[in-house]
Amino acid sequence: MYHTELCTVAQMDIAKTFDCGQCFRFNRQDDGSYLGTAFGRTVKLWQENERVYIDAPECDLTIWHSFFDLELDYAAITEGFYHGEYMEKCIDFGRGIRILRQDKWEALCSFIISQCNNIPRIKGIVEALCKNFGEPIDYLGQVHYSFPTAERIARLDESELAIIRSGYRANYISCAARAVCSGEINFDELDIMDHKTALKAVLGIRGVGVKVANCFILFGLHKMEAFPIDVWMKKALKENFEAGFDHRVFGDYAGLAQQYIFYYARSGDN
DNA sequence: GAACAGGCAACTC
DNA sequence: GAGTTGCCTGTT
Repeated sequence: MYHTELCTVAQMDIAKTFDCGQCFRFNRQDDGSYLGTAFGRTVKLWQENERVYIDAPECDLTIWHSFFDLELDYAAITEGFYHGEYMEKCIDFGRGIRILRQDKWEALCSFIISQCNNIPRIKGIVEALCKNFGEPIDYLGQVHYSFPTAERIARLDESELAIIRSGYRANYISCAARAVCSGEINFDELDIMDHKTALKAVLGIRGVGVKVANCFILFGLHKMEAFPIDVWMKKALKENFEAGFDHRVFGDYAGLAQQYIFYYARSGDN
């Protein structure tokens, strides 16, 4: 076990970051730590003495710094948000959340799966996908699985996805994998596009609408102005902002404001 | 058993 | 372009 210091708890709250609905492969353990897999690596994170530690070698820290977006000063960004009383509450409640820089294919595929599903089921389907088509990873004598590559999924016959019980989404997963492999969707190109252009490109994938596209753009492409609106967000915006409110007032980091609002709305503490 | 779920595509007007 | 409907599956 490594005991590598990653950041301070002021920079990142691991529980909020993993449980705010942006990722599906990190799970809380009985001791309060989180165990999960990303980029083909299974890791454990925990908080201790105001610090966040990760069971990963020093040489992997670059990967995790990027994954947890630790170079960005969230406190400074938050200052730029519109500070009504409600927004203050959301920011205060969500302080410590970090918008992850997830693997792009994993994010795209996961949010396609998320449509019309709740978190436990999304997690179940994603795990089944990894178990059946990912590569095994040994972690402390336990077997975990990497997220399968788009190539692996694209090669499958769509009927082979039935085992993950994703229902009508199987066709969408298959189509997305093939779009990525054929070059019809090129992540490097999406990276350098502005939000609007990237959105238009991603909407060309069958099974990807505005909501899923914005989740992918925010959590996969890390374009922070993306502002996904699902049923929870719709309700929160309607109840707490004037009619005709335009989220663009949150500026270039609107996606972070969205995550604070979403997390607060989901908490039921309002 | 019926209704519904963190959404989308296809079809209607 | 706004509104409706079916969709796999699992849960209530």
